[in-house]
Amino acid sequence: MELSPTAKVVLGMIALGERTGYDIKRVVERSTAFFWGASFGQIYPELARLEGAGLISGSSRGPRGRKEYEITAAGRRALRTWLASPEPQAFAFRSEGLLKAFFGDLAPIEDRLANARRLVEWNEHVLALFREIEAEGSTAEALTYGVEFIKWNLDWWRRHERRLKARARTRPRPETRVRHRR
Amino acid sequence: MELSPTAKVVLGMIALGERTGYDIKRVVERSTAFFWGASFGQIYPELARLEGAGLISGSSRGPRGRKEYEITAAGRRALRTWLASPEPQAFAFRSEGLLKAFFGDLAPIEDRLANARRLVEWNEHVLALFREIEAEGSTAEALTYGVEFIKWNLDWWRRHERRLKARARTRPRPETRVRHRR
DNA sequence: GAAGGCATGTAAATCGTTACATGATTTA
DNA sequence: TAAATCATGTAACGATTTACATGCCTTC
Repeated sequence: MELSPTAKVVLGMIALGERTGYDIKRVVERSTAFFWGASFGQIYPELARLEGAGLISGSSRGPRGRKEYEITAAGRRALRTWLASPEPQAFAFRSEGLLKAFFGDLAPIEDRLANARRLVEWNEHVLALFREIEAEGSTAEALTYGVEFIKWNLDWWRRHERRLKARARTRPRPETRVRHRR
Repeated sequence: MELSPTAKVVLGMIALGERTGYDIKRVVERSTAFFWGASFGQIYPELARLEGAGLISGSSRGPRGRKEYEITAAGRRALRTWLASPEPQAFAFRSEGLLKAFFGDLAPIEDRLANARRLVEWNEHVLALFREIEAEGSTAEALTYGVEFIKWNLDWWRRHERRLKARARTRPRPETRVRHRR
């Protein structure tokens, strides 16, 4: 019973006691979203699939048409199997800011500095959001990971900004035209 | 002229002097892959699109059927526009290991420890790969980012492993059964 | 002349976001 | 009673991976 990426969060959240798609979305947004997101467009079809596969069971509709589910014994088994699985654990990292920095020599220094500045600000906002979630009492290790990562990332971009400024002072207007290889 | 995600690397690599899809793939694998990948299935159609849009121009076929491109003036403009763009810079982070750690209480401690161990080993391998690329003489800042990130990540997972071991000593067999909320 | 690396390309399948449509219930 | 929030769902599009098909060129 191979779980799809979205099934992993959805089934896990149901196992933790969440009952509806809407609940799952709300909790995901405040917990796993940073490293494992899920949109409504994925959650609702996934709940239907999981029910069809017998991993969760949906009781009748509650108030406001809420469709409440709970995990089944088979669902619990599938979840444990995944949690114990030795298969390589998916990892993906994508950063447009880094890509721009990589092609840095193709752009004037002012543009590079502006980008670095924006990255620093974005990291500050995310850190503030994480602090807020922390303040609500969450002690999840995953949150600690998020906070530590953002602190490190913020620091890297600040140092990057400083390096660019130093370079701007030495060579105020670097060449932006790339020479062709012959 | 909105550039697709793949167009950003492809056009950038052509601007840096790479000539064919095959070359781009090889260079990407040793430079941006960690934060911005591209597969053949994306690169070749993207080259065709970029040529159709006039951002690159393909000369005739070289040896072994090589199809060589170079950037046009319009392509250079499009690239600079993107590099200077203030739009939010895409960022994505996905870690199945963290998701498993988040649902940790649903699994026996041995499974959690095994996962942490695997993560530590994976990070050690990636770090070794980065060191190898560094040894080849690359000084790209993006590589420094990769090395520093992996060092930090490796350290986090080692600390996580230690925390799990400490917990295993105190409570050798924690409950794995989740209580339902009523 | 066989093997292996160079090189381009397509097709299928999956994954994920976004926008939209719809309606119930609570609150100002 | 209007607005906000709760709640489910679908459709369209775009991004991405993987597997496959094909042929050239060099080296052993």
